[in-house]
Amino acid sequence: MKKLTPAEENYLKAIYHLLEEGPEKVSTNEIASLIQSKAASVSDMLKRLAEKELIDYKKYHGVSLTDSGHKTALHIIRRNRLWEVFLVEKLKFNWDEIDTLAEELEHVNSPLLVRRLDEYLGFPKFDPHGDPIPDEFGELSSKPRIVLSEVRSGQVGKIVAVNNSSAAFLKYLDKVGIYIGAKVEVLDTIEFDGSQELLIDGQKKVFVSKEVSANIQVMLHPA
Amino acid sequence: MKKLTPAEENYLKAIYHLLEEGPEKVSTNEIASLIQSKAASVSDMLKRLAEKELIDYKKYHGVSLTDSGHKTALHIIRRNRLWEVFLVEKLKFNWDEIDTLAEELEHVNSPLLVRRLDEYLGFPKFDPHGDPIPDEFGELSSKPRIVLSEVRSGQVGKIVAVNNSSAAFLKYLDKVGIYIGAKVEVLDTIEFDGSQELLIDGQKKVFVSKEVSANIQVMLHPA
DNA sequence: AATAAGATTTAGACTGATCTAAAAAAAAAT
DNA sequence: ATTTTTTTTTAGATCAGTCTAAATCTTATT
Ligand SMILES: [Mn+2]
Ligand SMILES: [Mn+2]
Ligand SMILES: [Mn+2]
Ligand SMILES: [Mn+2]
Repeated sequence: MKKLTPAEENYLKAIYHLLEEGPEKVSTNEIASLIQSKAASVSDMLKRLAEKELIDYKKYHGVSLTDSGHKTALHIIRRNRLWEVFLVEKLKFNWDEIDTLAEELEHVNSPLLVRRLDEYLGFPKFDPHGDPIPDEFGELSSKPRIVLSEVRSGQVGKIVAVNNSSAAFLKYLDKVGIYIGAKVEVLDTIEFDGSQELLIDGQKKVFVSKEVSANIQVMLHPA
Repeated sequence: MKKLTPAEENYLKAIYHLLEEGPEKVSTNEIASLIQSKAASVSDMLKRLAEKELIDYKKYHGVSLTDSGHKTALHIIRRNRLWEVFLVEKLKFNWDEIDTLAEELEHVNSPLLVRRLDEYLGFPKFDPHGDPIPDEFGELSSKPRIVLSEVRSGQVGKIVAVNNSSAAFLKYLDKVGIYIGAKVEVLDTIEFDGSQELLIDGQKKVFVSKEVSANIQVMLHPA
């Protein structure tokens, strides 16, 4: 368990996020695209990560995380999300401004610092985008979630997370009044394109494309 | 004013601190020793920093900071000291544990982050070691200071800073009850070795070597 | 099954940061 | 003014991380 470089940590995190989508292998190109680099650079890094036994790698056939790599990724994500909470809760950043900052802060790797920060923030379970924060053993608390685009007309839920943390998307949500914790009712779903009319907090009507609703996670109201 | 690497920032800061001691040029070896590297590495880095016009460098004749380098160094120091305040004030770290953490955090360079952090901390003017925090224009507030080893017997002052931030020194101060803000009276000074008997806060007697007192800064009581 | 298309890896180069050992320059000592 | 010592720079390596271009492997299409 030696110290990793920022680049190695970024790659591990990228692989983790891609695996989260479902597949049990991720490709070089997918990683390159997510991390904004070139396939050749990824190949190179994969060799190093495999050498350190953080990933399982068979040339030309994609990678997955070893147990050690998985655990490491969760630690990095924990730091990332705790800093995101700090930036929003304490420093009053907007949720669309914290990405690049947390992307740097996450690499300061001190177990004591992380524990103190966690404590200081009141042991938050979710980050500002609604994503769960792993505990120090890598355990994730999860809420039962369903993607908004799959909620049927008439159903009511609460927005718990977003799948896309780009500034453009988050700013748009701010503008139309959608936020984590908001109550949402699906008033109507257009069959043609899957767009929906929503009622936010029982007062504001919003019309969103499927592009948007597919990036919003909802917890259905038990009722 | 392009973005600097962490290594470049560390070198600039080192040069700044060495110049602070008085001389108007600092040597390659002094830098190497402070930064725990080798003279050859320093030579190499000096070339790069000179190229970027952050230092004035004539081979074999030492370096000084340009205006731009000086300003940059103060920005780095500002970040370092603000994070130190954060670690002590908010995360309850002891003043002997913050060095390496602040050494990493200082490289996260976002003007907005620094401004928000400063605001959040209540615009502190001094860090936990008593060192002044430059404002965003690089201005330093300073208190009139005198080194404790030069305070004469009978004089009374307040401890305002330490010249040495090593864990060993700070832990020692903790142990004997010396802290920033403490009232100190010099009861006696031994002519032979310059050691002193002190009275801390009017109650605790402490005997310190000159080695120690030369690393403590005092503000004399105007009386 | 052969070929074309696409994905991935390798080869080779570059930058930044570091080191050791050798060369060169400056400072100190004779 | 030489010689010796110390300091500093250069030469040459190495490692991490990245890239472009070329080679190679896999997969899809005829
Ligand atoms: Mn990162
Ligand atoms: Mn997040
Ligand atoms: Mn540093
Ligand atoms: Mn300090």
